[in-house]
Amino acid sequence: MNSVRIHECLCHRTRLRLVHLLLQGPLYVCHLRAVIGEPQAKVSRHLAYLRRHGMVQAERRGQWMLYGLTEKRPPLLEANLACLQDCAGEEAVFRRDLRKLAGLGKTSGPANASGTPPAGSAGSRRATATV
Amino acid sequence: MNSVRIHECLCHRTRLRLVHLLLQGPLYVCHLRAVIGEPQAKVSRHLAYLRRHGMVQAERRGQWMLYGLTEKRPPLLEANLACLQDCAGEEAVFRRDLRKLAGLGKTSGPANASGTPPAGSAGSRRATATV
DNA sequence: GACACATATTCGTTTCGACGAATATATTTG
DNA sequence: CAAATATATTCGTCGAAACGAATATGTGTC
Repeated sequence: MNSVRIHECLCHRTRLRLVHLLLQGPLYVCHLRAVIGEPQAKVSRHLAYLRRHGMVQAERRGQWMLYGLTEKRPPLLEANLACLQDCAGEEAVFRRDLRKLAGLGKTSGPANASGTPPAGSAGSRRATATV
Repeated sequence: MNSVRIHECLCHRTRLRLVHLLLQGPLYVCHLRAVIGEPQAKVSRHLAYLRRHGMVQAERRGQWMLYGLTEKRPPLLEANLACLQDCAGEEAVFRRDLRKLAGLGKTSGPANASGTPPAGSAGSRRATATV
């Protein structure tokens, strides 16, 4: 995970939004998708890209996939994520995304019944991350 | 100059090295080239890319071109540059580049006579520019 | 003007990422 | 097992970036 790699992950709008959302903690794909609002294949492909590049890790939870930032973050990555976190307020997309994310939990949810993933940000689980 | 743009500038090894060097202050292309050690056309093209993307600005100084980071840096850019500055020590390339840059001034210099650009990092400067 | 130097640009090619559409895989439920 | 849901992957195409090689442009010197 070197600097070039990190910037490669962040040099695309969709990926940048995904990483920014994951700064809030691990999230299910369906939630990411709901916030990002892009076609399923697109979101999935970018998540795959981020995983290949070691930026995120994934874990299956029953029917759903839970994505979170890599747990092994060298100082380099940590610094860049902190920078993103700092800067996010400056751009409208990020603010919008956070609002949408907050407004989830209640309104969203796929065909529910028993069919809704645990909660907003993956139930308990290492809470709001270390960042 | 939004986040994506910034990361696009930094997602290539050569460009990242160039920007990192320019954090030290404005530099002549011949010096950048000497440090980077890549073919002339390659360095020139990446500088052009950075200029198109608003990351650097250029100014002719007689026979030479002086490149420096944009003087208009929104907070977003400033933050990312600070991050790069912080992180640079972590990677060998950057340390090497800085050492090479320091070792210039004396040893380097194109065919001299009257033919050497002002000094290591463009003389005193920091305001000499009209740009 | 002729030459030398510094730098930029063009050309043709190659590689790579992005995309929509379609399809495949895994999981849960009945 | 069949159907439904969530997500991943493949396919074909397209555009953009990267590159080396060659060439063009601008500047100083004689």
